[in-house]
Amino acid sequence: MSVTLKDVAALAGVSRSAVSRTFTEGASVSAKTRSKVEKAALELGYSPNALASSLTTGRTKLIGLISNNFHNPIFLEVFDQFTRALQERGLRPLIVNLTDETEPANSVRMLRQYSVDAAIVASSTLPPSFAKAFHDAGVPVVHTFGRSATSPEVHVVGIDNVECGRMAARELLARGYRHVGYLGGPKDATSALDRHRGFTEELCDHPEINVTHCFASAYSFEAGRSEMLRLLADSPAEAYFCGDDILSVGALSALAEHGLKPGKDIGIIGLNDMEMSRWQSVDLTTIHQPIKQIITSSVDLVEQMLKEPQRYPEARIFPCRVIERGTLRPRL
Amino acid sequence: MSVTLKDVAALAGVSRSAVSRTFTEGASVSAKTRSKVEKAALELGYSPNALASSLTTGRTKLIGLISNNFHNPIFLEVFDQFTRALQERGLRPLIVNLTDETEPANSVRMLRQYSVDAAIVASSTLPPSFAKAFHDAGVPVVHTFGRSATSPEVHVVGIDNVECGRMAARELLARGYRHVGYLGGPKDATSALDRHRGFTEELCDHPEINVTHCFASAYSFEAGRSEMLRLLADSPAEAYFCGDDILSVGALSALAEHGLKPGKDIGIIGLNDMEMSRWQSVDLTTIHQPIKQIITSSVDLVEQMLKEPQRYPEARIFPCRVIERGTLRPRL
DNA sequence: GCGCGGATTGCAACCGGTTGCACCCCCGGG
DNA sequence: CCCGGGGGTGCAACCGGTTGCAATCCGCGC
Repeated sequence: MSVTLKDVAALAGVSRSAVSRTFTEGASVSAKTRSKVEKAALELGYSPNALASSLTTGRTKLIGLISNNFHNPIFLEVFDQFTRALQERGLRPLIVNLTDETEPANSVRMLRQYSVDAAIVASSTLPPSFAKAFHDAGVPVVHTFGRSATSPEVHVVGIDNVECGRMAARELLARGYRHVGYLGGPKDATSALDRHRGFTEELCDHPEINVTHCFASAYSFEAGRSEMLRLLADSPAEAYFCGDDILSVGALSALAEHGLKPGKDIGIIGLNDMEMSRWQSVDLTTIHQPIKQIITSSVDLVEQMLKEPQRYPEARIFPCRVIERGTLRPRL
Repeated sequence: MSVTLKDVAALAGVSRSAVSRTFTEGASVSAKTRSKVEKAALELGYSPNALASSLTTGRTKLIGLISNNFHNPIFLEVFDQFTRALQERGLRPLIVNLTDETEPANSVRMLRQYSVDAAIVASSTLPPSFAKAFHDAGVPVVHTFGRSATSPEVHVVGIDNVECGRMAARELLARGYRHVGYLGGPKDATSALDRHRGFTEELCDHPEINVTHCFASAYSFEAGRSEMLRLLADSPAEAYFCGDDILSVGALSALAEHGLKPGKDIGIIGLNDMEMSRWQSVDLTTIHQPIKQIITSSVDLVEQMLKEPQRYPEARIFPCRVIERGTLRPRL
């Protein structure tokens, strides 16, 4: 069926080693041999079997990409960036869709069976222990969008969610809101908890401010919308920090259904700055998370780990900033 | 480093073959041997190397998933469905992000290097020749969302785009629009061309109707928006068939910016029925494409091809239907 | 013309499994 | 008690490459 090393060797009249060497970077082959081999390879349409070579080299260039955010539009951007960044470096993403799972055991086993060189956990909801399971199984791992503070054993690339919560709180204060609310993601999502913590901590110093909070059932449009509908039914706050842009968009829909104008009747500030937030019909004031930098950095880190698997774990935290659009009233 | 067959064999006191057999379905092993092996395997945390075994079995369970639609929100749904459907069947998606490429050569080579068992081309814009390149290279392939009529050599699963164009035209006629337009995807996308063809063919029989058409630069929000802005600047039609929901959403934004009410001032009908189209703030009348069925069917087909690689090619076409929402005026 | 050393090359073992085949063991029937 | 046969087992070859090592080649200086 497929053409192998041996076929090329036979046609070129050299040993199998010679063929192997012409296809491996930096091996010692004379120009003459190389050209004979290349000619034969071209003629037969040969290209080396990456899996077979992985057996001896121990490197597959396969990178496990594990996520559970398949319902948040931001993931489309994340996904595009990851696949491109990996491809550019000659690495191949092997996807794991975690949607209904939170136990790492299956993914770990599966990715080990495929001998991935490393794994990337791309999720803001999974706990540090999830990524650690890969580490413990000997799979180099980066947790992108992970919780930073408490993960000394695993590389984390992302943002400081607590600080983002603070930032949102300061922003609402600066605009003179007196009754503010947090509309977060699911209660078991680390990002939802951390953002909540920052938000409430910052407001502790302001006893005059009335603070409420609630958690949506998921990072999704419907969850944001239905949660906001619930809030609107019973004396809502003046402004909300939504833990994610997709929740914000859901909340905005709820406002519209009640005939309320965002920014005027009720303030909304999101987090992520996904593409859709820029759309004129959405025009969401939000905290920008530098997705592209985070992903590039994550893939860089993965690449480094390939050379140095035992690399000392680090947290790479990127600053966020508020993007002013139309869903908060002006600063005082 | 990692534990191998040999280690387990040694601990269990049996031959390597025995271990291999206890891990392969339907091999002949006595209960006693099996239990000894399982105990040893558990103790060592052994799990077989899928890549090594692929060398002799010729099966990797790796499926190449190739796409270029990373900027259309519908792809999030597509992607979720594909990865889940594959996982459920024990297959592993190896992603190729084609974004800036239209030549199959690189993807084919790469996927062959990784010995994928099959490839899925998930794109409504790539020509049949793209998928055929995989077929010609001996890689079983399914073109999902591909052009149906002209691809006798490759499996295609999707919809009849020409018929969808017709359907859109009939829908606009039924609502009494006299001046209608087609706002399609990129001119080189097969789906844009086919939908255009159906749309104009259907209207040929109605010389009293004024028909215009244009093609956006991409299937994206911005492309739809800017194209509609251009149209609005110069005597627009009464209603448009947008070749994709994301174009529709962009077009809707343009309408809003001009203070025009969709369904009242200008009609819009899309295609796809993506989740966002259901949002109250979008409320897009559109042609529903049965994404889930298409994907399930595609993966079924892939699975069949694993058993029967030379299977005679077929086109699986799923019917679409109009979903009435708020962006067209009522039927007469 | 000869010797030397670095560059090339082929051999053979190995990576982690799978599998055809021969052999062994055990049981039941004659 | 002997024989036949089927299931279970291990040996060894093989899947498609890689790589350490020893042998060979070649050009150059003396």
